[in-house]
Amino acid sequence: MNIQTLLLAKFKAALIAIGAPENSPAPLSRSTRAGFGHYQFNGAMALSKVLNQKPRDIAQKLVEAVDLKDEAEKLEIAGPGFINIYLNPLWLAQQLQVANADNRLGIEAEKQQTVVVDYSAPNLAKEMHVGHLRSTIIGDAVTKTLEFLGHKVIRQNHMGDWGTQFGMLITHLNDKLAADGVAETALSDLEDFYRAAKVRFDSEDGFADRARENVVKLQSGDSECLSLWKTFVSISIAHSEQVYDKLNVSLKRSDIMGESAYNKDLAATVAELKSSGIVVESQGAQVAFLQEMADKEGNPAAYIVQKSGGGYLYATTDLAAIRYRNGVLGADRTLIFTDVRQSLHFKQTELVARKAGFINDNQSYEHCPFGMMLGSDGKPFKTRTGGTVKLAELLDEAIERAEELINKRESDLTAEERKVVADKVGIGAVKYADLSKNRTTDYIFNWDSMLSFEGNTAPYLQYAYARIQSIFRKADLDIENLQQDIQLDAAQEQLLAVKLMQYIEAIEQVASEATPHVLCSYIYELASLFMSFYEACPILKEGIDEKTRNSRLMLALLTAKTLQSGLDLLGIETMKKM
RNA sequence: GGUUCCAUAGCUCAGCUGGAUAGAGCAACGCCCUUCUAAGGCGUGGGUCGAAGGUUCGAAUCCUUCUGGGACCA
Repeated sequence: MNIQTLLLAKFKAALIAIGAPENSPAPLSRSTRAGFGHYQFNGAMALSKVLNQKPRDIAQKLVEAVDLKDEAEKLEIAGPGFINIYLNPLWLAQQLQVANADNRLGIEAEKQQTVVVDYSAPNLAKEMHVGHLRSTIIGDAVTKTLEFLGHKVIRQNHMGDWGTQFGMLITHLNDKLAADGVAETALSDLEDFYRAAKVRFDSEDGFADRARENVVKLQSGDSECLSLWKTFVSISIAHSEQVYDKLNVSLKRSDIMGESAYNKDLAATVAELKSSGIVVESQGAQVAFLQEMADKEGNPAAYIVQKSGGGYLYATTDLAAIRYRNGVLGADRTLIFTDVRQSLHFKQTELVARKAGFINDNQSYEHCPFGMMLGSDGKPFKTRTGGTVKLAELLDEAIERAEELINKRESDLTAEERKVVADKVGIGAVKYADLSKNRTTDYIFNWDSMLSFEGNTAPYLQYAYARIQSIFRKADLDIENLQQDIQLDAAQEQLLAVKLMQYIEAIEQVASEATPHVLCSYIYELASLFMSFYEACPILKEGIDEKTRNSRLMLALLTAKTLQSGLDLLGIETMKKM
């Protein structure tokens, strides 16, 4: 049940009934202030000119025309013509019961779309570093949200598994193996391996030439080079999988569709662009000139799909990927999570792909950019010595820091239990700190604030969940099968109830805009409202009659389920005790 | 040079399809534990929404210009 959608439909009908034109704007939103009801309709003012009536008169007519006798307790006209909608607690209670009895929390599936989500995409030549964190966890949260809403989601991990650097890497690997090395051992630290290969490439006689030869051989399908490359890639993927596992991210090996997967399509892609005249030869290269993105003098932007030497570029691979995703996979939407610096590239890519008919008018191509992770000094996040921070090491540090904090607390948990809690709290903290910020801008990474149990953090939310579980343990009842009508008497109960019903509004926005921070805000507000409710409305204390107690337990149960569901969509684990 | 993004409380951030007195958290300062996990709650103070114009009944939100910062393309 989406209350906002329901109210909007009712108001649209009322607009027609009072003679407003079809498709009049119908701004209906959650109220901005407690005194303004739960929802407000603000369309009366704008209609004033169209209908040539006073806004308050229009509001009055709308209030009389709108059919909300079950849903609303009160409609009031305020200020210049705002209509404040106060929901009926009895109706709200019924909706909560429906949600509580449903294993999807009353969330209806959306009309199913096929959505391709391209995220994470590490470069296999090196280890994953902090730069991959945002794409990986934001993409995963959006992916899970889309799946929860009933969409067919196809994950595409567009790994960087191709390019000239692999010539250098497989040459170095070849020599290691020839010297009786074991591939797994040689590649136990990709960073070291890369550095060693680079040193040889730069300074060892003949190495660079061999590396270049091997690139050519690899590209022409030489079996020995291919075998070395496969070994390298496979071990590198295993490194990534360890990080995914630690991060609690849903990507699997079968989701990998690396750059190399499109090799065989590149020539055909360029040929098609040439034959349709979108791409022309210029100084030996194959170029699309984009008049749509011309500068002030009218010079079109140049978008190169094949270099003068015949080499291909990211652009070519991305276009081939579009052909595959939109043609073969049948994507209605494609979401691509990369950093904001690639915005221009994707804008141009979409333009070319649409001209070429690789994307049709019913298909969307959505670049979902994100900003950089910065240190406390506002500069790009680096190690003390200025190097890139390995993602695996960052996550280990998070767990260590969480463990330290947990060990400082009084607790009846065993040492092993505390380790498990530290793992979930540490990883959750890092993910939540990132997910809770607006995707598109840079954000400042800070250990202390993300690991705090106060404020809008993962630990606070995990604690809120654990606290509710503690109530259930103490209640010692079969909570899941408790049969009790919910009654919403106290103001805190009503506020919590309305918030619980708005879960769907939050996740629908996450799905449509690819912005998980909306869900974070929602969960935090929900947890805060629960805490207020819990302070004001005793559950298990003496003197609470059974009906009230059970009703409040039901509210707590739906809160716990909603918290868990929301955190699960964000890829953050909950625990019964902490 | 061209394009584009950003600027909101001391700090970190929401809010931006135009709506009522711009919201949270942290930090500061109070208050609440013999009472369901105080890892909590309640409250106080804190703002020329970078600047100036414009559109509008109404602008943090839309438009223009400017200032400062970042990024991308050349």
